Amino acid sequence: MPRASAPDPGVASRKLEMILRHAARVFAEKGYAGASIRDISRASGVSLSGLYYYVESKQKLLYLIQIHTFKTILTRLQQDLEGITDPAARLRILVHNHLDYFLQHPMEMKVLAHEDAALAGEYRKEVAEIKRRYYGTALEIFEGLRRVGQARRLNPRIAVLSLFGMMNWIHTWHRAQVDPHAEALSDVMSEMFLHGVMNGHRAAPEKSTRARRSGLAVAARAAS
Amino acid sequence: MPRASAPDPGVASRKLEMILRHAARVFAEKGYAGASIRDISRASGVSLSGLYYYVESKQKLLYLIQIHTFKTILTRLQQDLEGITDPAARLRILVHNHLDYFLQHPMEMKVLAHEDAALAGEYRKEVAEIKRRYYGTALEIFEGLRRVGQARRLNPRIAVLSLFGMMNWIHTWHRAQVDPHAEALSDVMSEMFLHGVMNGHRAAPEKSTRARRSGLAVAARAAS
DNA sequence: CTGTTATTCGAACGAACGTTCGACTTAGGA
DNA sequence: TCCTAAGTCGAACGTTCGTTCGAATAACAG
Repeated sequence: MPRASAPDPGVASRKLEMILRHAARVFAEKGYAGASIRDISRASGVSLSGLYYYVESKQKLLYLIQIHTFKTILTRLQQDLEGITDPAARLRILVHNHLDYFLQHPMEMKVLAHEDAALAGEYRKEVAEIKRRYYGTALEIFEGLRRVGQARRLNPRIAVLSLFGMMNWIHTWHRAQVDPHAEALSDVMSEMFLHGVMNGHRAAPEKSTRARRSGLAVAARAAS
Repeated sequence: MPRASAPDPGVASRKLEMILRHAARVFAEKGYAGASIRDISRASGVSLSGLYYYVESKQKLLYLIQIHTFKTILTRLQQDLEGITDPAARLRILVHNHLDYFLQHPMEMKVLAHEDAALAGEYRKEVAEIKRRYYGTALEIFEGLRRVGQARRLNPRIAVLSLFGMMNWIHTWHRAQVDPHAEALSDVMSEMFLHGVMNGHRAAPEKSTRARRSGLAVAARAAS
C-alpha cells in the first residue's frame, strides 16, 4: 500500500477533482440528461470504465459537483458575514459572495442552477438541506433590513427569491468579455435590491396595476 | 378528402394542440433530453409511431411549443401596450403580461425558461429572433423610464436582464396553493423594480462593497 | 359497391446509453 | 526477486433511445 494511514489527499483525490471539473463543464454544456458518461470520458481523457474507479455512477458525479459547490459558497458566506451587523452591509456581502463565486466557477454554478431536479433520493435530500440553509441565511438578512426600517412590508419569501432570481439568471446571459465582472455586477444588483425593497416616501404613483389597465383585452382572454 | 380547401382548423389541429400540451408537461417535468418520445406517447395516449403523423421529430415538438408560447406572449404584450405612453405604466404591463401568462401556462413557461439551448439550427434561430424582439421591447421601456427621470444611470442591459431573472426564476419556486397569484406577484415585482432603478435621493449609504469588507478572507482566496 | 385519402399502430431498425467484468500494467514492501 | 494492491482500460452486457415502415382501419366520394 502506498500510504500507511489517512485517505491520501494526494494523487488520487487530485484526479477525482480533475474529473469533476471536466464533468461540470460537460453537464453545463449539454445538461445532465443530455450528457453521456462517454462525453465526460472524452473530455477528461479518462477511459469510460476508468471513470468508475473514481465515481460509482453518473448521479454521484452530479451530486459531488453540487454538494461541493454549495458547501463552498455557504462556508464562504458565513466567513464573510462574521462580525458584520449592519443589515445592508450583510446584504451586499451575500450578493457579492454569490456573484463572485458564480463568475469564477460558471460551469459549476450553471449545473447548480440548471440541474435542480436531476438528483433523486438521498443525494437530492442532502443538496436540498444545504440549499435550505443558504436560503434561510438570506431570509434572516432580509428580516434584518426590515427590523432597522430599511425594507417595507413585503412578503419576505418573494423578496428573497426575486433576488436569487436576478442572480441565478445571470448564467443565461453573462459573457465575461462583454459584461461587468463580479464587483460591478454585485454593486448594481445590491443597490437595485436595496432601493427596490426600501421604505420609500416616494411611494408607488398609483395603487395597483389592475385598476388602471384597460380591462378589455385582459378580460376578453380570461378563458383562453 | 374530408375538406375541399384550407388546412382544416378542426379535428387534426386540435389533436396536434393536445399533443403539444402533453409534450410540454413531459418536457417540463423531465427536461427535453430526459424525456422520451415514449413518455409523450404514454402521456398523450397516442401511439409511438402515431405521434410522427403529427410531428416530424422530437426537436420539432420542442420548437412548436417554444415558438407558439413566445409568439403569444409577445403579441399580447404589444396589444396591452397599445396607447399606453407612461413608462412606469408600460413597465407594469410588461411584468403583468409576463407573469400572468407564466402562471397560467406554467409547463410551457418552464420549457421556455429551461430549454433555452436544446434547439439547434434553423429552429434555434427563429426562437432566438422572437426572444430578441421581446427583449428589445423591454429595453425600450427601460429607456423610457430613463428619459422621464424615473431611472438612474444604470447599465440598461443589466437592469432589464435582472428583471427577467426575477420573473423567470419563479418557475423554480412558485406553488399555486401557497404563493401569490399573478396580480399580486406582478405588483410586487413591478414596484421592486421601479423602486430599484429609481433616481434615489436617498442614495447608497457608501460607495462600494469592496472598500468596506474586511479584505483578508476575500484576498486570501483570490487564487483558489 | 370500389377507390382514395386520412389516420393509427405494432414491430422492428441501428445507435447510443449506463454500467460491469476480467485482464493488464504499474509500483512500492518484503 | 515475488507479492499485493492501486490504477487503467477494451470489450461487452442488457436496455432504452429516436425514428421508420408496412399493414390495418375509418370515412367519405364516386
